[in-house]
Amino acid sequence: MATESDPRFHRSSEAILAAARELLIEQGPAAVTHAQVAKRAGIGRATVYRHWPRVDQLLAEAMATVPMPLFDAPTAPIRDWLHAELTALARLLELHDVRAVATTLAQGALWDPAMDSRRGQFAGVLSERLADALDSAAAAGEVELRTTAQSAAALAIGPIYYRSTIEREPVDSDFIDAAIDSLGVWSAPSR
Amino acid sequence: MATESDPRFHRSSEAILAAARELLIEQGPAAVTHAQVAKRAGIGRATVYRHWPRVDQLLAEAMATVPMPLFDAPTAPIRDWLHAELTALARLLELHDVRAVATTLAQGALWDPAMDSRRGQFAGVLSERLADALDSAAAAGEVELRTTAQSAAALAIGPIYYRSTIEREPVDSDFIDAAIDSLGVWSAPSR
DNA sequence: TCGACTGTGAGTCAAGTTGTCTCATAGACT
DNA sequence: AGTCTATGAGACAACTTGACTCACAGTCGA
Repeated sequence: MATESDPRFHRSSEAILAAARELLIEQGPAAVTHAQVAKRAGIGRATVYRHWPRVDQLLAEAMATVPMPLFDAPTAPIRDWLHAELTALARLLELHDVRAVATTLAQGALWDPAMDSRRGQFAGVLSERLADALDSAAAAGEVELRTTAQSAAALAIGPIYYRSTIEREPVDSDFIDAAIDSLGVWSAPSR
Repeated sequence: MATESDPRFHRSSEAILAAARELLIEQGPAAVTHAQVAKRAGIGRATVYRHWPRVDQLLAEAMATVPMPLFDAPTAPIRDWLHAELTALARLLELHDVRAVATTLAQGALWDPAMDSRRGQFAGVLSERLADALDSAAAAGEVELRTTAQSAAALAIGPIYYRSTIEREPVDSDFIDAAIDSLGVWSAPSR
């Protein structure tokens, strides 16, 4: 009866998503086709069509399965926490698969509404968490922000993202410090 | 005799590049195929194969034809010039086609060496010009940079790029000021 | 103006891909 | 044990891809 609750259905979905993710990471989004996903997942081609009739929707959903543990649960002092989280972000962006997801999202969002929705979700979570942390830091008197917390979030993440995806240069500690200093005036000593 | 100097050859090349650029901008890189380019350019399919046997090379070359007038010829005071140039960059990134080129470059570079080479070229020009301008500003005592000029370039461009491609939020003047302030201590008053 | 050269468009072709449909099977609930 | 239903295998037409051929016309030297 219940189509969605059938274990077989669930198993197939998982296998398809896993295969799509692997193909995306290893060979890029162009490699994510119904045929290749089916082959990699070891299931019938028709089954992939049954689950996701369109590849772009599958691709968008496959990317959504990548976990996003960043900027969660801030701790005081915010400056130290921020440095640690931005370092973690930089390390993540050094990984090929994370870069693949981020850039595919940014690009696909321009033409595919499903992809754009994922992008918005992704960016929203990052901005919101970071902005909340900065707001609480400002409330506690730890920092005097030069702009809104939303803008500050982009000032912190932007340089690291640009370094990783466009310049492809390593992100070191000084670079992260400079990004943090750009947000406003911190009350504690800079180091 | 001379194949390359034949006006017919040149005309076809231009038509192909123009069609490829249009398709990329309007429908994304997936739409840039030999068949569609030929149709849009109003030429034979075989001709496209003769000029560019592989689509990815055509795509990479098509993107290289987009002009890059940014950060050229800095003028004193550098801060004002920088504000104007970053504003121009932000306006450019609001255009769909520029975003298309930038994100396609960032993404394609992960799997396609030809694309990666274009990315490096693109990023290199931006960084170099900006770094030179900042160095001369530092030499003139207009600014005391917090990091290397290369890093400062990423600190200036990164937030704007991130805002436009990932967050998709408007870039206002305050945002640009904050980005400029992040580079170091400016001797002239902030506004 | 003529003639040789060569890039081009149209067309053909085999090989592969795409999306859809059918059917027997086996796994899942009652 | 019996009923349902997601699945794999396969067949299928429509389309795409890359390679090739050939008549033609734009280009350039004489």
